[in-house]
Order: sequence, then C-alpha cells, then structure tokens
Amino acid sequence: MSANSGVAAVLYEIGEILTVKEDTFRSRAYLMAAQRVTSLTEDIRDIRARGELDSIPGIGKSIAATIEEVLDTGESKALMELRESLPPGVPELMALEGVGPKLAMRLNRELGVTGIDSLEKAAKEHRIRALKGFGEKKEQNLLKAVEEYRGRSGRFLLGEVLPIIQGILTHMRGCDAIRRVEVAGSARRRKETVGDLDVLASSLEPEKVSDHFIRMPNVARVLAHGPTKSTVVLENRLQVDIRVIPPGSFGAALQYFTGSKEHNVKLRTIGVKAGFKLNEYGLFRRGDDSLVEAEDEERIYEALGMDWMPPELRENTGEIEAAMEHRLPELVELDQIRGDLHAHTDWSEGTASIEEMAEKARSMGLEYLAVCDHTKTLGIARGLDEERLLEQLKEIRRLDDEMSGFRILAGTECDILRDGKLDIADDVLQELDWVVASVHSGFKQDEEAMTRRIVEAIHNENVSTVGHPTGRLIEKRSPYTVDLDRVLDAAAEQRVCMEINCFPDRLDLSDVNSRQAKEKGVRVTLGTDAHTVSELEFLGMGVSVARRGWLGPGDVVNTLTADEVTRLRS
DNA sequence: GCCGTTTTCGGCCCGACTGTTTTCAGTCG
Repeated sequence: MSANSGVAAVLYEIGEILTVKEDTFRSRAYLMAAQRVTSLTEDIRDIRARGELDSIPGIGKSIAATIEEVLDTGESKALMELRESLPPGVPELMALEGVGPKLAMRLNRELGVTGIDSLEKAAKEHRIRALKGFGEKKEQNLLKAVEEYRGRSGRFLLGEVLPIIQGILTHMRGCDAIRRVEVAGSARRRKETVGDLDVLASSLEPEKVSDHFIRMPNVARVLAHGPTKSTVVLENRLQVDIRVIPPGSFGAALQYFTGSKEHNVKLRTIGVKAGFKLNEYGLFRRGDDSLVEAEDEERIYEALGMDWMPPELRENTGEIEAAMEHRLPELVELDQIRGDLHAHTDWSEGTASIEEMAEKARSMGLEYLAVCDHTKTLGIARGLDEERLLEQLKEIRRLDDEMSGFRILAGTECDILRDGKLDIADDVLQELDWVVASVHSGFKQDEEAMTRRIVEAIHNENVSTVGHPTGRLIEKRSPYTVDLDRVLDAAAEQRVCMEINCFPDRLDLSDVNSRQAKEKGVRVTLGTDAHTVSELEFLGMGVSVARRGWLGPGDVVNTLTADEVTRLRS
C-alpha cells in the first residue's frame, strides 16, 4: 500500500499549495482526490494497470495523469513547479493558529518574513503592528501561536482522549443550564487519532454554558469565547471546541459537527440538488426557508433520501452511496464480542497472573480469553521456550477446569523468524488452542523479504492469526514495508485470520486495512495485547477500528463461541 | 480539476468569532 500513500502525499501537497494560492476549487479537487486515494482498499498500481484510474470518484483525466507520473518517476513536475512558485516560509507560517494564506503572504511580502523564527523576531520588534489593518492584539496573538506551535505534540491517540472526554462531559453536566452534551467530531467517529475535540451542547441559556465551559479545570488558554462558540487549549495542549445550540437543533448540530468534512460537503451538495439547505440548525427548504427537520439526526438522513449511518462510517468512502441504495453493512457491536484473542500474563512480560487476567475478562462480560505470551526469541520479554510453554499449557488447563462459565484458551504469540519459520516447534504449537504469529524483529527487511517471511508463516498450518500485521506504531513508527495485498491473498487461501491489535498506539490492522481484508474474504481477530488487567478494556477500540473498516459480526472471529474458535484449528 | 435526474459549462457547503474596520475580510472547523 505504500504506493498509495506516496501518491496521496503528492496530491495533498499540490492541494495545499493551491489553497495558499487561493485556487480554491482546484485545490479542493486535489485534496478530495488525495483523500480518496488514502482510503482505497486496493493497490493503486493494480487500478492503473487496468486503466481505471479515472473511474475513481474525484479523479479525472488530469489527476490520473499526475498519478501515473508519480508512479513512473516518483515525482510530479507540477508539484515541483508549485513548490518553487511559493515564497519561502509561507507553508510553515500557515501551520500557526490564526494564520491562513492571506496573512502568510502579506507577512512575507511586506515584512520579508521567511518562517516562524523570523516572524517571532518581527513581532518582538513590533514591526507587525505597524502594518495597515494590524494592531497590538494581533501581534501578541501571533507570538502566542508561535509558542504553541513549538510545544505542539501532533495528534492525540483516541485511547488518550477517551478519558479526557469523560471528564469534560461530567464537568459540563454539572451546569444547570445544560440540556444535552455530547462529543462530536473525529472522536465520535472513533478515528485512531484526533487533532482536537468538538463538544456539542444544547441549552436555552448558551452564555451560561459557554462560561461554564471555559472555567473547566486544566484549561491553559482561552482562544475564543462567544455566546455559542468557544475554544480552549488544555494543559496537555489538546484543543477543545464547544458549540452551544438550541435544544430543538441538537440532531442537526450533531450531524453537522460529527463530520467528516468530506462527508458533510457531499451530503450538503446532495441536499442542494434536492432543493434543501443543511446547516447546524436544521434541514431547510431552499425556497421559503421552511424547516424540514432539526431535532433528530436519523430523520435528517431520511429526508435526504438515505439511511442513517453510524458515525464511524462517515468519511465519504462510499457510505453515502450505500445509504442511498439501502445497502449499508451491519456493523459489529462491542456486546457481540465474546472473547479476547491476545493477552499476556506474568509468564512473559505481563504484570498479572493468568487467573487475574481471566477474572477481569469475565467481569467485563466476556466468555473466553486467549493467553498468548511471547516466545523464546523475544528474550527481552522473557519469552517462553517449548518446555515452559507446555508447562503453561498444563497450568491453563488446570485453571480452566476450576472456572465455570468461562474458558481460558491456551495460546501463544509466536515470533516469526527472519526466514518465515516459527520460533516454536510444530508439535508443541499443535497442542495449543490458538496461535498468534507476529514479527518482532528485522523490521528493516525489504518489501519482498518481509512479504515472503509473513506469507511463509501463514503457510504453517498451526497459525491461527497474524498479530499486528504491519508493525506500525501510530505517530512513532511507520509500518514495515510489506505487500499487504499478497499477505491477504495468502491468508484468504490458507484460511488464516488477521489481527486487529487493539493497543491504542497500534490499532493494526488499521481501519482501511481491515476493510481491505474483508474485501479479500479474510476474517479478523480482535486482540487487546493487554500486558495489565486494565488494558483488557482496549477491546472497544479494536471494535471501533473494525466498524470503521465496515466489518460486520460475521467478519470478526471474536463473535464466535470458544468452542467455535477452537474448532477453526481442526 | 471534477462533475452532470436542471448542466459538457458553470457551478462547486455553511456559519461563528476575531480584530479591526465603521461594514467586513480572514480564519477556522
């Protein structure tokens, strides 16, 4: 899939430079195309080989030619020319809060500002307030923006912000003027990372709610404070926006602020064609501005001629078309998940005993837990050799007999060695209920070697699933170079599953990869990879990834009973 | 640059807040 991300990066950059040049519509076309390429579940080289690039929605002849150029030469002439046409420092300046294309260009043209350092210098020398239309406040805000930019830590993991959201909702529910409050935005869509939080509240006294909001604990700075819209930055640098709307508009506002932006643009375009106007206050008829629907999100979608869809699908990757044709997939739900198929214990690098992990899983309402400790090659994690693994197997069988109404499955997270062989002898693996095979070393192998390595492991008849199949760590480490298409084809053929690792910085397979797996007929397994008791709660995040990948209960092995899971191996 | 159950040309989503202005442009989501 790396060809896809390379193409998307070029299209994004072209789109962004065109934004600076205020070529709005051409820019939008490139950004839209980039987004489509990002969410493709097929290798773009294959689509190109069939000559079908311009049948991808949002991609026409011109962008198709750019894509072919990137695939053939690794670069785009148009992009290189665009880069050169831009005054130095302008893209960097636009990364600052409150600086858009107009301001960045003016700072460069009129003050010779060539980047963030030189902007800071100009502001400290009070050269900015001297410009026409600028004042002291603007200068100070730019300095604050520079400071924030330098301390910024990028996007936040979904797993990090979920507890923060709970805190905010609890705080807001303490305001007596509030009717309803929910989180919207990318957090409601359960994206793997979020850039900021969008909180939505309804009230008849919006000022009270807005005031209550900015008095939240942990607020470091108030960026904007109006009656219906405010923005704060928390001490951990997470930005949080609130919108307060009348109670009767809650459904419309929830739809509007959940996004994604691309989903909403498409939806409103469809609305316009059907004679409607859609905004955060409701769905209106264009002619007389009469209200069609505002209170209920589901009825807004219905009025636009489509089925309501779960927030996780709203990325404009085909869900609107599916909703109009009433063929949205049934998505897997957390309460359909019967077990966790990847957890560690204190036999290797976990902190809790087998019993403690099992008890916690049972208390969460699960029916089974697969204990999958590391194997001997992973010395740093005190990986088990054959002898210890058989010892652990006996212990698991003993504990399993003692528990009623809950099954502990004897498993392993077995290392895939550099040549694709497994770290544990086949006759021992055969004794187990569940085998997760994972790559933990040699990440730098080239694509061919890595692909053959994993495909070879898939051909071992004892392997149940491949653990964290791409090895990525979100915001920290890229996936290893591997031809996932070939891996998935092999998995489909050998009836081996692929894991969605639920650990917050892994979520691997990703949403797009999960959808790709489904399209190839590969079932996925959810594994928390928990090393502590509380990490078993990560299961919900794996379900979110599965839902964002359009997976239904039939696509996820964890909806099966323990007996059904163990029978997969026979 | 893309797209087409009003269109192959002429559209392309919509509104709040800020800072500075005397009525609005720029930015953001």
